[in-house]
Amino acid sequence: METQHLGIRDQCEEGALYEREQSFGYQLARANRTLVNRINRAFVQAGHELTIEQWGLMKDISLNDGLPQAHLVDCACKDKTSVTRLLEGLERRDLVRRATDEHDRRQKKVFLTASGNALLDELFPIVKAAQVGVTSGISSDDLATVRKVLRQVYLNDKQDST
Amino acid sequence: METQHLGIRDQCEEGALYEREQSFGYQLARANRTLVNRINRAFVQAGHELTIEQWGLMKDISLNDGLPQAHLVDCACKDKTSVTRLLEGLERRDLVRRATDEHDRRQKKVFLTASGNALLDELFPIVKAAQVGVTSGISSDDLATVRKVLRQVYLNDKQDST
DNA sequence: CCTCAATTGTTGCATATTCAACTATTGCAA
DNA sequence: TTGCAATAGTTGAATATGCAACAATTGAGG
Repeated sequence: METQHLGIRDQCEEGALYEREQSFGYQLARANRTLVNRINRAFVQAGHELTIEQWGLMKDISLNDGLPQAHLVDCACKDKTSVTRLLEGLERRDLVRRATDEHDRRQKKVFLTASGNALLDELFPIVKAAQVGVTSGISSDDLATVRKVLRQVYLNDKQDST
Repeated sequence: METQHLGIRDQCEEGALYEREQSFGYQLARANRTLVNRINRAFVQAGHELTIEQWGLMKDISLNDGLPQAHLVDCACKDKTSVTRLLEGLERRDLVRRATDEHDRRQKKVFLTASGNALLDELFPIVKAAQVGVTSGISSDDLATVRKVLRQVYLNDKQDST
């Protein structure tokens, strides 16, 4: 009787899950969630309320200080709406500052504040540690292959939509 | 003057983006979003309002018809809250049916309806085509490596949280 | 029996994401 | 110059996701 439910679970893990394990999209989504959740929990653990998405956007900004928002959209590869709202949250906490471009008043230039810069640096080791943690035991060659392939996935799609 | 802005964009794409391109997490998130968006747009294009997340959950159900929700949580690797809400949406559209287990009234067994099954099959080619599309030009060996590595990412994290 | 811890699923709250539609601004072309 | 298409960014609506807290149910000891 109790083996009935165990049976179902076994079927799930050894049988049914097997097919899903072969799916590229399934693996991609699961690994991404795994890393995102791990980092976000580590941020909370460290006493910070930032998310990895916010941290990533701050990283993009730091690499292009004063960039108009539209260029940030390109860097982050997100919808402009997502960028707008991430920036709202960052600005509300004084991690980011925006200023209308006087030469083109449609544009807003985006800067990191001093505390934004400090927080970016402070949290970097956490981000790094999470990535190292989830990739432990994986060879550099394999990791390089993954980066190459995932980049190609993006490029393939970009080309198709042209 | 106008080269000023071009300069910034170039710096973004050739300089600043370069560092992000090296990041495992950045590639993972971008490739995942790429595929998710591509499939969801293809669903709309085909005149269906399903999302890939809903389709994926239906796939899990089809491989384990009658499974209690908790086992579905294991298969889908999502928070139980996410599963609850995806199921609400699917049930509202009569793609999925739930029934309280009479032997354990805490559990709800989940089934695909006939129309759920039909839709699952109908959309499969779209899902497949999207995955094939974004992986064009990538060798089977490399794809196998990616699946292996992404699976290991999940397993590494799972082990750490034990 | 009765209590209490564990399990299953839901609800409230917050963030992230996208699309469609909108406003404001710019620049070109008639 | 005027008018209109293109561009930059925001807002409203919808879905997806996770955490904390909760209700209902079960099962094991006392």
